[in-house]
Amino acid sequence: MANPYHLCLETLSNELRFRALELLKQRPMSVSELAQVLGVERSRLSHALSMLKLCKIADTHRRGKEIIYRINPDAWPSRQHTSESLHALLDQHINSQCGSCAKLKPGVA
Amino acid sequence: MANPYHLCLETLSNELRFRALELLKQRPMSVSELAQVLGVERSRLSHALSMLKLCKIADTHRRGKEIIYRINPDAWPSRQHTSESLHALLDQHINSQCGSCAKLKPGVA
DNA sequence: AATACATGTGAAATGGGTTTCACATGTCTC
DNA sequence: GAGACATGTGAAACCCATTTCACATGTATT
Repeated sequence: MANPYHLCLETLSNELRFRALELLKQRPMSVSELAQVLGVERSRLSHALSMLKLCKIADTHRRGKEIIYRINPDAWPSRQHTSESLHALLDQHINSQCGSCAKLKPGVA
Repeated sequence: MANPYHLCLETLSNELRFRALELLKQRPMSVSELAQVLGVERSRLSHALSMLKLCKIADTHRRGKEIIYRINPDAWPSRQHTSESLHALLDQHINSQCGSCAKLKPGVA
């Protein structure tokens, strides 16, 4: 971990973690619910979520037996900061620059 | 490559590519110059730069025997878009959220 | 308190990205 | 055009993140 950006960027560069983040942008969800929607094993998801939490991108609280994950409301990818969010930034770059990039398959996400 | 963000994020999540980008933010540089400043092998750097180019984050042009890399002026991390750049966004998040994160060693970058 | 349910954790196994190495390509000078 | 210089490329070797698996932890129910 050689620079402070590395952890955040590495966290977001993973497909599963990114997809989980996309879901959490819509609403808070339990691990079981996330696992079901994403179609992945609980343990695998657990590891993924722990990195989102480590980066302070996600938050948790307990509700009975379940643990609810949500986007940290103070984190930049949240809906409250849409105009300057990471997603908006990436969208802008990709739409303007990467339309014909062979490695990017549009429509999948 | 399962979503359009993946390539950009993965590119930036790599230490060497990120450091090269940091240098290019200051001014355009040849591969040799970058290799010297970064203290890495040419071939290794070449692979790193090719990804920055693939993502349209960097640009190249030839000057005699050398090839000059620069930040694509239309890409979001450029100085022209500082106020909404990726770096600004990461800075904001890290400074406000990750001050005490053990995995982040501040001061290294 | 025993059982079932929900999630976390550690380490081994796996998989994929990074680095290295040898060589290819392109440019300039003599 | 031959040699030197600057960079790109492909594949093998290497390295590290991800996945898997077995088990630990914590909560609710009866």
